[in-house]
Amino acid sequence: MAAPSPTETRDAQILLAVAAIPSGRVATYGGVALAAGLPRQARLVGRILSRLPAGSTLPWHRVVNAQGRLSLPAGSAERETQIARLRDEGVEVIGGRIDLRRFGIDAPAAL
DNA sequence: GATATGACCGCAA
DNA sequence: TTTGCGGCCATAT
Repeated sequence: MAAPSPTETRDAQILLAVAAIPSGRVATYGGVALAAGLPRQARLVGRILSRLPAGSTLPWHRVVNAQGRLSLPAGSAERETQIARLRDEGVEVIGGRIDLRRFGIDAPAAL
């Protein structure tokens, strides 16, 4: 087998980490990168999601920035889709913001 | 090869 | 709360 390129290994790890986010929870870019074994590589996560092909079953909508805010620009269909899907999973999105204390992947189940 | 940009992060003021 | 700075990697020009 041909040796996998470092880049392909990284994006694959990130894709797996994003797919591992449970429904009703959200993860930060840095958190996903860390879960993928790539600390400080938050930008890699953003790069993968931005280049994510349509038709992907990846729950990219569960990935938000460290401030609990949606990174997509306001007025974008993707942004509305992300909010709608998160709310459908039980995540409260207020003003484009999410309480990571409650819905963060590392947040307690009850509060 | 170098520069600029990007769905980012953390800290400091 | 916002802004600025440095750090990290890949892509486009």
